Amino acid sequence: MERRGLGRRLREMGMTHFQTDVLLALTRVPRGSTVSYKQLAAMAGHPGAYRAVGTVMRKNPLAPTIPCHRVIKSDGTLGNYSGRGGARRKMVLLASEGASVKGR
DNA sequence: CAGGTGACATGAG
DNA sequence: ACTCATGCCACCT
Repeated sequence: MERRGLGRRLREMGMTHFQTDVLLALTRVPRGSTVSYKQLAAMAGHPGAYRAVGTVMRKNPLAPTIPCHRVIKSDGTLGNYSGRGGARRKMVLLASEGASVKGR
């Protein structure tokens, strides 16, 4: 997928630079892997903005292009998820990718 | 400009 | 191990 155009498209959607940065970093996450909000924030170049990362995800559940379900908490738990089924769906998706999830 | 909110993180009790 | 309280950053009203 053209991640380059994706970023520009997100900007066109009305997303700020921060939003685009985080979402782009998320697309860089390989399938079957999971990253914590803190990790993603650092990857996006905004270490410490893990709080804002969550805010971004919550506002962008309408982007099937972005694997938002791969973002979990630092404790290894799922955390929350906006979308059909909520955290339930998130757990199933991660299990489908072969990612180990705590809690069950 | 100020206040409130939230898919979090960390520490203390 | 669990719950409560505080800190953090970006966004919205």
